[in-house]
Amino acid sequence: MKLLAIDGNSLINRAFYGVRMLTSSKGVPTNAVFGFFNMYLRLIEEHRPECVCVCFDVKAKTFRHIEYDGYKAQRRPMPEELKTQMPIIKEMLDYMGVPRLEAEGYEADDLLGTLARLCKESGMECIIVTGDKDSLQFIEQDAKVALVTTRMGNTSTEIYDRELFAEKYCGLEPQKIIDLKAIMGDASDKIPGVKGIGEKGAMNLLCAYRSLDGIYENIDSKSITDSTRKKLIEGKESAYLSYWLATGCLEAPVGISPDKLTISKVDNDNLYDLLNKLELRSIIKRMELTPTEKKTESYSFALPTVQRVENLDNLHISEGDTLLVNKQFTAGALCTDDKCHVFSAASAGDSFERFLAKLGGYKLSVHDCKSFASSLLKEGKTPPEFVFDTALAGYLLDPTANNYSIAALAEKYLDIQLPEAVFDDEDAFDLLGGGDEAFSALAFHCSASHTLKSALQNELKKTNMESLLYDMELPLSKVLAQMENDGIGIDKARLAAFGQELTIDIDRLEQKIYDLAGEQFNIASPKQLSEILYDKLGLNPGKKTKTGRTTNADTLEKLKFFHPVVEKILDYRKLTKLKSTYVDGLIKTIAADGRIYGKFNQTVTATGRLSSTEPNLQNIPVRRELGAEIRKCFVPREGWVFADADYSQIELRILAHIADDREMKKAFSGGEDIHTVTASQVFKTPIDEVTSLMRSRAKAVNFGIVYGISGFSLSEDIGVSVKEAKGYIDAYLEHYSGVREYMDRIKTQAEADGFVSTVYGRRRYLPELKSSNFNIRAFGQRVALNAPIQGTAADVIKIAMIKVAQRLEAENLQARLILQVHDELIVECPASEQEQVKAILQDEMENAADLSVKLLAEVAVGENWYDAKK
DNA sequence: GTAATCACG
DNA sequence: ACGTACGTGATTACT
Repeated sequence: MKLLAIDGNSLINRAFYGVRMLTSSKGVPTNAVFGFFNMYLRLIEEHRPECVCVCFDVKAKTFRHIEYDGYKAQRRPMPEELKTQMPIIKEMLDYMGVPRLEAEGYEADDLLGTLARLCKESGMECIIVTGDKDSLQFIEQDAKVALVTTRMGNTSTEIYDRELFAEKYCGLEPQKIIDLKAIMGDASDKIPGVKGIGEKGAMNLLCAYRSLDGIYENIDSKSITDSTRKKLIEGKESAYLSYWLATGCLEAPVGISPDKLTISKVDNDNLYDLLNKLELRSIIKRMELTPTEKKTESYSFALPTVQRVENLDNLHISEGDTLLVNKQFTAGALCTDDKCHVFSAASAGDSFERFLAKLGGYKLSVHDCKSFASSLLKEGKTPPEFVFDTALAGYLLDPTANNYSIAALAEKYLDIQLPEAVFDDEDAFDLLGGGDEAFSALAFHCSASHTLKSALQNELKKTNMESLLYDMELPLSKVLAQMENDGIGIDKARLAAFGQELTIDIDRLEQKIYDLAGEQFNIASPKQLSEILYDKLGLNPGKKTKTGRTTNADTLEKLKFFHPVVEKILDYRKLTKLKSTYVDGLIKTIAADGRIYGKFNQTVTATGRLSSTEPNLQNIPVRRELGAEIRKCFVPREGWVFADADYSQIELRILAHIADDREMKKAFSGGEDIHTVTASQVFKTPIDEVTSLMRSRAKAVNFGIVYGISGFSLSEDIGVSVKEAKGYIDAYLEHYSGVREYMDRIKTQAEADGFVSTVYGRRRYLPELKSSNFNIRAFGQRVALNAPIQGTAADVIKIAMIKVAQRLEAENLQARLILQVHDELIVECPASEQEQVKAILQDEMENAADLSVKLLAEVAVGENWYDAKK
């Protein structure tokens, strides 16, 4: 018989600090739960014990509570996020049938010692699992101790028996761990020890004199230094007190014999519900739990009668119905409040096209209207009008969630579980076959989307975000679908030729680097590169990454004067980046017709911006000379041109508006260069004496302010001392006092509300502000500052996009909006339309928002993307 | 799958 | 004393 006795408090602590912060979507912290149970399950698999027991501390009301001189008995209070997880873990253990023990006035350690003794007496094997070295003393009771250590987020265990203990502790007996603690103390356990002597010193003494008594008996020995002797004499009382404190109890009232600590049956339903609520799906999977019955019922609750549409002529559609179509366009579901019609082209012996045609003219609700509209446009069909979109609504309600699938939203807002969306899977979707799992999934999901519409509408109303959905995101979807469908032209031959040039330069650089380094290695491997630079060539990076020494561009830039290879490496990096990401990468995405059809994602960013994928068209190089070559490869159709319009300083203008800063607004209304004005103020210099260095530093301050700057980061960025950087910030805030007030105000408000908003009411929730972790809290504050600014800019350009698209259509132009890069819009149009298009872009962008600061758009036209950005 | 790096606003 | 600027996505190396 084997007992696994686990120190609950110790392991949970390790899990909490070792696992990055996790919360459920409702904000319940779960990292300790996650970490603890992963550890627990691994231990069980590894040791396969017949008996298990998890022990917990229970604070005494008075027992063992003592005060003594010279030592403040303070243990850091348990962080709130950990406190809330303790009862959850205990509840889970109960559902898992795992015995747990606690006794008032006893620590887990005492219970472990007692269990070890009982095991010894009844001839059972005992393995103690803990992160606390204190428990090593119980090896004396023939227990083995699995000591858990966390290093770099990875936990490992080492099993101590008498042999290993002797090896690690110079042949001492296990109980001498108490003597060790008595001298070195233990801050986390309120054990004072001898002041001034740590682990190293204590070990030296014990190795020489074998015990606490032994040390004091030999206190006059020559091999003890005077200073150590002094510390020992002064700390004698404290040492013996500590000895008593560190002595684990072997007589705690456990009230059960160890062989009775067997695991009972898992309560699947309760455990599933709890884990499901916490969104710890990996544990559900690992424990092979099955969804509870109740859940199956709860989604049938949302499911109205399903009717198969055998004859399309009998399908009656009304406004506000919810539509859901599979990816392959072979089946669709249409839900009203009480019915769900399901149509399958194959089984109805009809065409899916006729089904879609019937939808035309009706205002429908869908989930992810952009992808639906995009697919239709691709087939040359006109999408119906959509009046609601559950994905967009879900995004507005919580832009930091990472999943807006119908299933995820239904879970969050309706508290119902849906099976996986199998209807988009080609194999699973076989409506003609007997089992129509995909068929019913389609109906369930459509019905859930329909129910979600009411729930989300309600939430949007409560949060004042209805207009954002109806007047911004929904109309924008249509524009984005059109942009995705039009794509952008690219000069493949020119791009490929540029790639060839790059290859030549890269090969040359590679050889040069090998020559200079004296050996061949993989330059793209940060690991190998740091060995070459920092070990072989003796350079010093100064900074580290989590796993090694950094080789990033900033660091190499500083090192390039010390060795000629560094500059070559920087060049090599620039060229390989261009080649792999922008030449080879882009070429891979060119469609048969020579155009690139990227995606614009509307539900990704936390601030309301768009994102671009497959390929990312929002990070095409422009800043460097060589990078510009890439932009020159983006070209309009024959006889057409690009019209490119760029907002000038939109974020700073928005900051001036939101902060209502008199000075900043004045600078903008005077049409002055904001960075020069700022430089003039920060450096107390007349405008016409501002140097380019001053301007570039002021520019960094302006950017930094928008991001929630710190003196340290600014100093890193512009290469001045932290003190100097702080001086700049102070001077800045002194002059732009409205900005200072805004920074204070927004933080207070964010803390009170739990969220911040853009000018248009788009929200971002900030649970980070409640964190007990300083860094996370500080991050929350920077976000509180930045999100309204970045988010408002995102809102403004979204409005501009809708208006531009409308104008182009209303004025019967062939021109099409084809790209958006956060503060920039690119339109492709026949050369003959360019003047009209320029006027429209400028007009609609500058008048998209009515702020207290004028918005400025700079428009230019060109034969390729590079030339169109003057 | 994660980390490091670097491209953009 | 803390640890150090906001928002993205693609590629490569490596576990």
